[in-house]
Amino acid sequence: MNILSGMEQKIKERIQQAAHTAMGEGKISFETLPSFVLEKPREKAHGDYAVNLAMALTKQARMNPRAIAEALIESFDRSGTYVADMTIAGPGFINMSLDPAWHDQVIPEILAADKDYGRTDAGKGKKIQLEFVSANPTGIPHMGNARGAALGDTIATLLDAAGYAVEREYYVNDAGNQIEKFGDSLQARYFQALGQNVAFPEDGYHGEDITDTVAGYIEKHGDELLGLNEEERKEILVHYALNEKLGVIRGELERFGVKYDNWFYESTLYESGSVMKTLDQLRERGFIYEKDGATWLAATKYGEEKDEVMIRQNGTPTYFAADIAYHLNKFERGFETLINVWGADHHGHVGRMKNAMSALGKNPDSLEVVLMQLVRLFSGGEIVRMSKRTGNYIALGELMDEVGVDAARYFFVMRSADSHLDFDLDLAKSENSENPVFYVQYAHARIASILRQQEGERISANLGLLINPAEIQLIEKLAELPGMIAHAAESREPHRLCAYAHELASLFHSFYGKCRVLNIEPELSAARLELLRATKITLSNVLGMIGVTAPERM
RNA sequence: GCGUUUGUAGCUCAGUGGAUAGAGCGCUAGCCUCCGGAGCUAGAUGUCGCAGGUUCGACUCCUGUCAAGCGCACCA
Repeated sequence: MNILSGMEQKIKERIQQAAHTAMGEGKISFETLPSFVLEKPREKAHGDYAVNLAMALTKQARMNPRAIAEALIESFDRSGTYVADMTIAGPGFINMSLDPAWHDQVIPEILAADKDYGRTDAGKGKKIQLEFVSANPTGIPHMGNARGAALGDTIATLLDAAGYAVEREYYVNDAGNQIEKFGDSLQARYFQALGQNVAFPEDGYHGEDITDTVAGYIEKHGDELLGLNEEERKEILVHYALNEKLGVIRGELERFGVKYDNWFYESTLYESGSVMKTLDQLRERGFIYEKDGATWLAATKYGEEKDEVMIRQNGTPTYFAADIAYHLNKFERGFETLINVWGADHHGHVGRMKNAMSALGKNPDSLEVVLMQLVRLFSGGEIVRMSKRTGNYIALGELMDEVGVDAARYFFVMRSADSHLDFDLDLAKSENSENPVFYVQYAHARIASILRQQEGERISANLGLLINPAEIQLIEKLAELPGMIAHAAESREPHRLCAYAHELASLFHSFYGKCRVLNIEPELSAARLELLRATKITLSNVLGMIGVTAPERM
């Protein structure tokens, strides 16, 4: 257990104890202890912690909150808590100040844990699956996919650090309608490339990448497909193109720092009969009926506004049918929690899918969807539309070429998923101090530089010498990491990592301006060097979780 | 029309029901004989969209309303 988290937990327990003790002594009365918070007050003058239990108890105890606070303080057992002083403030806060002796434990804890500092076992090894990006393999990843990749990967990293057993999965939509269209498009480009004047399907994939793919195929295999029938020709072209596209997608995502544990192919759901089996399960539960030659899901039976088609008149299952089977399959693989990262344009799908899981007897709360708002691209002050159909979009690869992986990942993770993101390409292209990632990386490089210059052997340090306010603020921020990670993981809010990294870097830069490290009294220098080592480890760990490098030099 | 996300400083955005609402950029004024100035210090800037409600206490929760984004297919 981390020093800070352990201390906070103990104080909360003692507060609860104090309430029960005070009731036992007849000082206050209540039926059930209301929930309360132990928080760090914004104002340093209010101490290290504030507890609001006295105010939360006013109704049940029918007493002035300050009188309740007094009773709680009297009954509070301070032994082993580092609590040095307790005062009543404002409407009834109990403010606590701590014995600074706890600071001495922070740096040794970090140095001992090193790359593992920040990790906790809060998740108790629970199996969680994160599915993200899952871009159609008919194109290459765009900006929306990039945001999903950065967010999904960082949430997975957070959950891993918080002690969950995480699996990253990519759902490959290699079946269904869009693959048909894909085949039609490829075939048209194939004919065109070989000089035949054929019309291109209106709802086909107009992207130039399709033309390139076909050109590549012809280079290798010539015009040998002309003699085949349409079905065989399209199947060969689709197979070739999907392989190529998935290779590109996988490569670009890996370059972006994202590696998947599993690539799940939609087509396997059809081959294994899962789609039909899932429909059978729904039918047994009375949610399936036939109408107009199609098979319907009676979603209105469980409160939806309308029923959904599962199998079309032409006999092919809908995407929704396959997706229900896919999610059921995830549960069958033993995951207790499923998290999907979806673009806001799919938000209508969230309730439908949860209700469908519910209809199949699964707990809908075990399926979570992190909805991210769409990315709007700006260039020269104008919106750049991204559309696979017009082929006019900025690809992930292009983004990485222009702004670099570090800046791109930090930029996407920095903002909460539900903020509507305007991505200014001109701003992102300019590599200057406007980009906050440099600020954090600079702090790391600066520490590395000092540690490089440090001469002589590392002597054991007296950490009690670190009493400058700048040093104390830095130490206290360092101590927050494990709790921050656990909280960010629980709330699926990776942007907290960026906020923390920036705060930590800021405290370091401030410390640097106030406290010299080298060429001062050896004992103090040794203590500050330990502080720098701990800060460097912490910065490096946080940046690593975001997917950003922690450079030794810049 | 129904659903959903957003609305906080000039701009981009943080903000566990708590005390005097924050950061970056930009702006103003300082700081390099000294460990990396991609930095530091200080300052100015607010009807937390609007109106009600809940409560000891609301930027935060609820209702309504206005504005913007995104959905509401036998597309995925």
